[in-house]
Amino acid sequence: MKAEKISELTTNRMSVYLRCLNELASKGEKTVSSDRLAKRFHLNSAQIRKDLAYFGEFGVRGVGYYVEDLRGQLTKILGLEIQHCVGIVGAGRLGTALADYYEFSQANFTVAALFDADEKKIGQKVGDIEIFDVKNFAEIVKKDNIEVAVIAVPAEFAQAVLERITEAGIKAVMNFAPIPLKAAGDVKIKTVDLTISLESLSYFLAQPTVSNGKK
Amino acid sequence: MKAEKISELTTNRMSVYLRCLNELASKGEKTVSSDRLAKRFHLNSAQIRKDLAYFGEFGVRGVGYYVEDLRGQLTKILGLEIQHCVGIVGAGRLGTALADYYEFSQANFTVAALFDADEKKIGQKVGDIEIFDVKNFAEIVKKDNIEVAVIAVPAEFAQAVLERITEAGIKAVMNFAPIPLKAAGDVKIKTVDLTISLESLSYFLAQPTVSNGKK
DNA sequence: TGATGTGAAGCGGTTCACAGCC
DNA sequence: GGCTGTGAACCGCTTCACATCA
Repeated sequence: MKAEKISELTTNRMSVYLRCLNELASKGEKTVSSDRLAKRFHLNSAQIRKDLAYFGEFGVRGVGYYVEDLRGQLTKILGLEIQHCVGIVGAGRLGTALADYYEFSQANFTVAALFDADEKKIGQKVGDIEIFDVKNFAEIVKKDNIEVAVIAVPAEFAQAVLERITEAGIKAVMNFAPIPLKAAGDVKIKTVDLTISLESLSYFLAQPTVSNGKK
Repeated sequence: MKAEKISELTTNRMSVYLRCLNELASKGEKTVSSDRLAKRFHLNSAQIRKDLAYFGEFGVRGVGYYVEDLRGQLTKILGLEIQHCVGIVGAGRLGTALADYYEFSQANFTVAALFDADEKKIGQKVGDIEIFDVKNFAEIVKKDNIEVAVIAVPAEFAQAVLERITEAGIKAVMNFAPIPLKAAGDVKIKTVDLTISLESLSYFLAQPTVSNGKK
């Protein structure tokens, strides 16, 4: 256990480990070694140990890790024992799709509200979730205790939306607009850029040698 | 220009550069130096030059890069001068949202077909796009010349879907299911794992010191 | 002069290998 | 004996700094 800076790559993997443990737990496994975990889920055992060691000494030498125990630890580290409320800005196809996206609830996130600027959409519902005027964003954030905002608006509006979100005191943002956003230092933004992923696939297809992915 | 292995990080940035150039072109800029490009879009100028140099000598010393010229080069490198057909497997909320996702057309991708296993959905349409029985995947891939598959099914079906896709000869896959998939070496998979992104935000929120993002 | 293209240095993350403990 | 936790080696990407050229 060190008081070092923990890289985002590590925390991303923590999330993966938790998923693996959930699967093992559902199969009734009591303990697991970093080696078995690595073999089973195509990970590297040294990396698993190193990642976990950033947060504490969870293992038992000669035995491995207790599945339920480690599961609890990871859940706590990732802050997943607490329910988080989410507000989605942009009630287009993507925003509404995310509104009842299964994975949100999996990860203890609840979508509390949708926001849009389009008069026609305001007041409508997607499932149980109402669409509000984005002008009232700050107000509803306070009322519903929203901690996470999702930006699902076209690229040209994304920066303005981010500023509104920031003013409302939101510190965690998931951005689907394909542009880099400028944010205050204490605001965490995760951008999911589908355009980059697509163009990366396109590049791959354009390569003459689509032969050897190897090992 | 070197015959080296080009990393995915580089190709991802190529996609970003193209976007920047599109913006400059739309503003009527004729030339741009790596330095101005970097300043404007918060990039590193040395990295821009190095990335571009993997693919050729596109710049002019003392001048910079010709915007239109470089735009053309990047478009060609990324294979974006050719239209690509996409098939989306899973006609749930996410799949249908992606079906008319604006960014697809932006990047020269056309969604040719949706696929699902649910009898009730088969035969229906989302916009212009028909939903087919996933059993007929291979057939329709051939007919419509589909090159890219999107996996938008629940995690437990994703691996099976991938195998079906692979058998049909698809080499480029975008996966939204939150599990690591095992693929043949010559198949390129881009996984967009929203659960990891969410849990990473959750971790951030759980940190006691949400103070100093710095620099 | 001004900006590219690139070898070299720097840095962060991954993997190795083993001492230490159950 | 088996497996963790971790210093050290390794590796690849980023950044620097400058020779090179229009």
